[in-house]
Amino acid sequence: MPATTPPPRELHERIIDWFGVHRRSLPWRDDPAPWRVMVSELMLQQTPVVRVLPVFEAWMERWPTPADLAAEPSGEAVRAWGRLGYPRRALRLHAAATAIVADHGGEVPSTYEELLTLPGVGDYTAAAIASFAYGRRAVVLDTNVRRVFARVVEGVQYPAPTVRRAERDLATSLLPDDEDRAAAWAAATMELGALVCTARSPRCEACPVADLCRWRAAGYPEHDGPPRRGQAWHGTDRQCRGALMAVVRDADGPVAPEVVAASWSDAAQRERCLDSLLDDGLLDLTPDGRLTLPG
DNA sequence: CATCCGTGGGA
DNA sequence: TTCCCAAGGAT
Repeated sequence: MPATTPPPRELHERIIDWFGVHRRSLPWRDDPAPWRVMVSELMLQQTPVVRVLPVFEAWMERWPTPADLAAEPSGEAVRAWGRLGYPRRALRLHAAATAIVADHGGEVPSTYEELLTLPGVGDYTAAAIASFAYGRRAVVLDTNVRRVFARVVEGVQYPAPTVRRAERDLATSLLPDDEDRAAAWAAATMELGALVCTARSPRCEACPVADLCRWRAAGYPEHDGPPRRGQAWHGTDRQCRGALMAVVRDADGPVAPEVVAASWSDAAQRERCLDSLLDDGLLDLTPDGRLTLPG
């Protein structure tokens, strides 16, 4: 029953050892070639592993290198993205591949700073690629790691809505000095959050640091403060855009406006979303006014 | 810094 | 059924 922050060495040891035994076999983990890691990370942004698996395999089969992807129209990436959601990620991955070919000799860059310049690659993804693909020492702070730290170290049920300075400093202070160990730590803490220290009904009986966990020691206090706001869905532009995209994505060729219109009844919202999709580059207009994925 | 951006499955 | 949320990023 620790009264204060658990000793980092003990955390490192136990969580990394646990990872050695319980780590999942994942295609981007078993063969962590940089491009594979990068593709997986973009796909995994806000999308569960099980849904990513089949799309990832097909993607890598078709586009084994950034150059392979960059050589095709962005619309092909959007179609191959399927129903993973947030299709702008497909556009960003295509743009990133193009940038990798143009500016990095076709090789996924290895440093956090270079990775951060790529479209679709933010703080988390840059750190993840540097760490998982290149074994670099990087602060990998995703939703899983944040939850683990919130509970074990801070003693609260959930992390704050956004990463603040103090939280980043904590994560930095916890990162092992040794490069290899830092990379193992990043993967291990993520996996612990994904498999054991889950958002709902955590499996504390299977946790290697349960006896060091401040949240557990405190008796699992419920989250207090403002309620955690979920995202609305029904009737939103997001739902509308998704419906419109599905029609074009699942069609063989260009789709007539009337066909697209049938998928969303609210005309004003439909037009607004159509405009935004064209503006985003997720859709294109043919000369005769039909809708296609971008060429 | 808050909001927007898809989708589907489990509790 | 409804609600929650899953390896975030861009603006």
